[in-house]
Amino acid sequence: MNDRKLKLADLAKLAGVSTSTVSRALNDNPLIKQETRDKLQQLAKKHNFSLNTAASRLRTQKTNVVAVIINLDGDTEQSINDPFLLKIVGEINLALNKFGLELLLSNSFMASDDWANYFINSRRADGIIVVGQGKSQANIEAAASAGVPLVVWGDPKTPSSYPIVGSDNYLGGRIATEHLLSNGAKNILFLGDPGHAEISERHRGYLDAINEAKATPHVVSIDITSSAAYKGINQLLVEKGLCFDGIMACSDMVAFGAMKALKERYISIPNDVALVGFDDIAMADISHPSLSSIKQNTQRASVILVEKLLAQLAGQSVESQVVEIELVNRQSSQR
Amino acid sequence: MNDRKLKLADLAKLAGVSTSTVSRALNDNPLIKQETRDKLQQLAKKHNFSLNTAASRLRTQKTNVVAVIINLDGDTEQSINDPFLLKIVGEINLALNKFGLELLLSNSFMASDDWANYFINSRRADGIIVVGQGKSQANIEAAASAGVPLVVWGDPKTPSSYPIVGSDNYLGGRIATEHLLSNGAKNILFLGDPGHAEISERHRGYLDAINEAKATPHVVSIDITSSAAYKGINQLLVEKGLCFDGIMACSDMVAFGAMKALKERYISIPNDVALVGFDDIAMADISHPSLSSIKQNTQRASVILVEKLLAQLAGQSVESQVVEIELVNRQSSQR
DNA sequence: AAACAAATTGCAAACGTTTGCATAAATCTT
DNA sequence: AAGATTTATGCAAACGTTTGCAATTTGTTT
Repeated sequence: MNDRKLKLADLAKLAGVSTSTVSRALNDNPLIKQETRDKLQQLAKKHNFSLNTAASRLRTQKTNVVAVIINLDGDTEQSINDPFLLKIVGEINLALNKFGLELLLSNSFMASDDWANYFINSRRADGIIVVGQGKSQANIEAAASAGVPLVVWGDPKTPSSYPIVGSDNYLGGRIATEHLLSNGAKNILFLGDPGHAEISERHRGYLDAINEAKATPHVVSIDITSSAAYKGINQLLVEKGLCFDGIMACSDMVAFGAMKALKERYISIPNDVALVGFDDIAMADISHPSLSSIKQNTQRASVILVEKLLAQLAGQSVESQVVEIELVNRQSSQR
Repeated sequence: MNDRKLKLADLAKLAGVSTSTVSRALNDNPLIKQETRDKLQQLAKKHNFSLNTAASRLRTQKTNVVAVIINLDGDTEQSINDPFLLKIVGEINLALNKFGLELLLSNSFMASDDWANYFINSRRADGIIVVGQGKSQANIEAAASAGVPLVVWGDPKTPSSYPIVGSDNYLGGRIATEHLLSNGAKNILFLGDPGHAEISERHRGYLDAINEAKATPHVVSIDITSSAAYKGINQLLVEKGLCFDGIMACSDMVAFGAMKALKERYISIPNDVALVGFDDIAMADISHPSLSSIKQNTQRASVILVEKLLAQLAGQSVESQVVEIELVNRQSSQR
């Protein structure tokens, strides 16, 4: 900060024009002669000029900022460190930047629960992207009905007054289960928490696949963390022995928890128990055995999220959308 | 958004006082009588009032926003999805919120390389937290010497004109190596990229421990990703066979890459090769065998980062600081 | 060359806060 | 009870942009 910050008026004086002209020139407004525009833009660059966004936002009533809220349930151990959630945030960041928007990061216990007020009325952001539906959609519902431009990463099939973008969880659950079945598994566990919006869809897919195969469903309901999965499988093995030969886990982290419990008891994966996860996090490819998983196209989803948010800001009404999923076939389910 | 946004003047009219009074009351300014303050604050709450931050920022020249920049090298594959980097961001977010600050997330290829201008002169943020030194400190140096309030997560021992907070990487490397030695390993590989600031310190620690034990150092220099580690170890095994019995990996993700290569060849961990990672990410506890690792105290570091940034904003000069590390002893190194 | 249209630029008023200073009301002094 | 303090409020000017409108310059038409 060599000297005091340059403002539009200073540039104007330097160039011998009015501030309006400089403002328009820097915004590439065709009202200004091309020649003057070029000259002023160069001058700005030369002096390292940059607009005061506070002033600009005040005047235009636009921020070009999007708030991203990581929406965790109060009663889960699933933490803000969950690799998948953070991966999504990373992707959304990229997508936003592509559209010239900035990302204000928040977790769900920020200031108040009143998102409309905290983010929008206060002109902190133009819109909100919520990552994760959680178990309760009350906060989201409230914000949406207050007219806040809002999109959600979650399960698109959930009926809602706001657009939800997410994977076809039902299909994911179904494909994963069918894959296990076709690899010869007969007794397949569902490992996860069917109370959770997205996971309940995966569970439905699982059930349908199981029923069609005339097999018996068996749900181990746990909090969606690796340690809960580890404990859950361990306990099951202690109490009932190896009463299953396949696991469809509701996330990769959960799958790894299960994998650990199995390995510790020298139960072979995939020979004794075939395993499929969900999310396809980086670790899935590196674990041994590598973990078959349902890959969510987070990159594409992020772009769609941003596009839908922009559409809302432009006054259009938008709908929920499913992004395709894909089974990544690795060792843990192969036999 | 039922009706038009309430502003300070509207509240004032409702209460029959001036805007100055409302402004002061909401900021808990003792100039205003306690009674009036209470009354106005209640009124504000009742009407869901919230300040226009744009106006406020323009007037006060403060934003209460901190930009967090994930500073990746251009030439590494280490991605924005690296669990450890994102973990740190999560922790920083928590720490910032604790101090009433907000977090503007950016990656290093934002708008321009001129951070001083882009973030500070434009009044987007009051200060910057840089996560990761990367190989080149040019950007950071430039911003710091422009007088930008700035703190860096990195290696605190790097000489610098700006404060760096980070783990005692030298000690970490040393402790990890000594631990491997004391578990009977004789030929210990260092797996990582010694060109990288933080990792070079870990490497120094490794070297000193090796030399003191009169053992022979052996560095496998790779990009700091799991897949590079996997390939690196694989290649080494192909070319020279099992010429080592311990690995000190520069990160957990790298350790997992190595682990996979070893497991695929039925090399036992820890019996044939003992392994220690760095970062103690969630997965370290869940892998099988579980991964011994040097745990960085990211939570404490985050708080310190924020405190130091605030101190700078208050005009104080601050210094780099080391946060303690800890060896988490798990199966991968135990024999 | 006058009258008109089109292309450029400038003027000045917002946007909604905060805050130094002046004022008004309440309390204290003597 | 009138001045001197202290306490509580209001006035009005900033903060740095953007933008409708007016004004000027330039080019075109008759």
